[in-house]
Amino acid sequence: MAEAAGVAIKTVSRVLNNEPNVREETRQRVLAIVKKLNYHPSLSARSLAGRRSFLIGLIYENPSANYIVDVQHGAMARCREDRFQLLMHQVTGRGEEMERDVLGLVDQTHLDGLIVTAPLSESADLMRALDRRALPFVRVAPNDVAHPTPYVDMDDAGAAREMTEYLIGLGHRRIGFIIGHPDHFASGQRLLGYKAALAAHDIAYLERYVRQGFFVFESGMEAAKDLLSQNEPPTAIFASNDDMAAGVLMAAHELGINVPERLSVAGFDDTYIAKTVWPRLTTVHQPTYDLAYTATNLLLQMLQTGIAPQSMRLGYRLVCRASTAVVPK
Amino acid sequence: MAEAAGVAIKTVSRVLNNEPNVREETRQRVLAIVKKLNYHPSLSARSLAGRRSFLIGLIYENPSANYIVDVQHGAMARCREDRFQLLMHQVTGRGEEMERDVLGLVDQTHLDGLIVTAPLSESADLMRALDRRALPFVRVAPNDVAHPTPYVDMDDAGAAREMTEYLIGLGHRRIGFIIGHPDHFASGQRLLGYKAALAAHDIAYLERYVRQGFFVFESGMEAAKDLLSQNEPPTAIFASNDDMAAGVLMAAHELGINVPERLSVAGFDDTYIAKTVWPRLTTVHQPTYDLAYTATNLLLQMLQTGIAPQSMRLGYRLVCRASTAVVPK
DNA sequence: CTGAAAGCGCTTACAG
DNA sequence: CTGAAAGCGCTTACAG
Repeated sequence: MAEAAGVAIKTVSRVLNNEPNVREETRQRVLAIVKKLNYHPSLSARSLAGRRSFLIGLIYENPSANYIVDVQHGAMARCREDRFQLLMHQVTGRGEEMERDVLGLVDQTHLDGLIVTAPLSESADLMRALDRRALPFVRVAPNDVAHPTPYVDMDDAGAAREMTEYLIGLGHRRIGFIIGHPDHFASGQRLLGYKAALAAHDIAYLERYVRQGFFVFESGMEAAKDLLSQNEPPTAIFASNDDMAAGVLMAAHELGINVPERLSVAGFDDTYIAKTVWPRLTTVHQPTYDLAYTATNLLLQMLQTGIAPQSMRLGYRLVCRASTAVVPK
Repeated sequence: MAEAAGVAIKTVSRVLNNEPNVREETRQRVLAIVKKLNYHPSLSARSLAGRRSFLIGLIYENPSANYIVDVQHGAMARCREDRFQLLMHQVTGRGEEMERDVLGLVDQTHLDGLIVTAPLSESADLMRALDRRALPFVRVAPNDVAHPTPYVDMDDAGAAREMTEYLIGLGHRRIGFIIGHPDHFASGQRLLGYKAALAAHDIAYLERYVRQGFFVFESGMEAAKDLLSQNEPPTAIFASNDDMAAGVLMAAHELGINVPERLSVAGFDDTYIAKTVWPRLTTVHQPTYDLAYTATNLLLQMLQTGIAPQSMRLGYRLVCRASTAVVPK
């Protein structure tokens, strides 16, 4: 390759890495030969010599398929721009086993950086271990903001509060709430938003209208059946994600309760499922793709500059579809 | 590392690669130090010296999220067993642009092998280009079986025929069919199965009961509205995948047609969506995870032995849920 | 059964 | 602005 262009291998390296100090004419000549020969520098050789792998990892635990696919594509899109490759990694185990799994990945592949999704980002032990290895990482929301490393998130509490107020605005007073997985920081934030909205409208917070869910369909269905089986059941149910809200719809169908005529249902995330169930779900649009794209962007910036960029908060919006209506008389 | 164990670096290499000719005692000593020092050999150094990357690529075009996540996890699970890493890659463009995208990935990362999902596996040009690079690859079903490289698939035609016969068994005679994306070989196979079942039961194949879809929700919904708006509408609709079947349910809901009382609906794939819509979908269970796991297994075998293993066909099964019933009087 | 030498294809650090 | 030398951490091919 270098011989074909009549330059030293070092010059080719300079051109391909966009380094300065190459005459424009030389650059063009090299570029032409590169194209002609369809030359691609070897990733492994670059990695070994340059002590960087051009590999970014994205670790996740057990999220809903529609959510993780959005995350994946957002991160991939940003990686592609800088010719980085993205390594998706589903962690196994919990606690120490999870840590060993992640660190094994890091050590073996010599990742340049890591994107950590919730709730993995809430393991203080893992964060500490990553710090110890001096591995740059960015957390993708929603998660705990206490750690000093950069993150991208949205205002979960604010969004949940807005959704709850939207339901209150429709005249609902008995509003059920299904909490997300207890391991997720966001679950607590969304619950907080729900409570804040009630308080702001002088509606008492009643435990009997609140159930613990686990971010999965079945848990939403179970919780809804439980909520709806009591005297004075809620006239609206707000589930902490779309999968659980879809479960609420399923429960309503099975119980013969019409949505939204007799029961309003709201979700959170605005994943694919929200548009495919009937009636279509009113939900909070979480900019999942953008969150991942932005997180990757911050990570890449950090790798280039060596300094940690500012964390970012992205916007959300309510999406009102067919699963909510004014409270029945 | 080698010094700590008091052996040559080559011996460590032998132990870690499970090569023969190491005394058991030596092996144990090295293993102990490896564990103690938490030593992980550098992937890039191994790749450079050994001319292999321990990286497998999985390319896909634009499948439904639930499908690709199953594929991804199946392939990941098998990779993990042999300490290979999986690089997911969504191709951009079509035709020549798609080819350049894939070959760029291959050349840059020096993948050891590739898993090709449909409909990419149907591009003769791409297959030829991969062959020219002597890159081992396996195709994950469903796809065209003409090419000599190994693949894993299921009997799409047989499954579609069985499902159609199930509907016929329920008394349906006017059975609508929504074809899958025209780029997918499997789409034609499923149509063939539908036709075969009709023929076997002396039911005329009528074009007015057949519509072209594209494997996405909206296309199923549009097709169903069209099918149901005619005189003597079908009493059952069989969609070539679950996403489209969910679209059929949505259309039925919007038209006020009760499922399954007045209309039976069947899907194909048995992805997550089949269990979350109401009523739950009767569908063909496609062993997506196993298909991907098995494809990866064949690829890894091929890498080790250098010879192409036998292709495999995996089983399917009908899953009868709540969206189908006997024909209305 | 074990090891010393050469080399994989780049980048780093330096010289000119 | 350009290049020659050294070296990244392993594996290959060979010798003993």
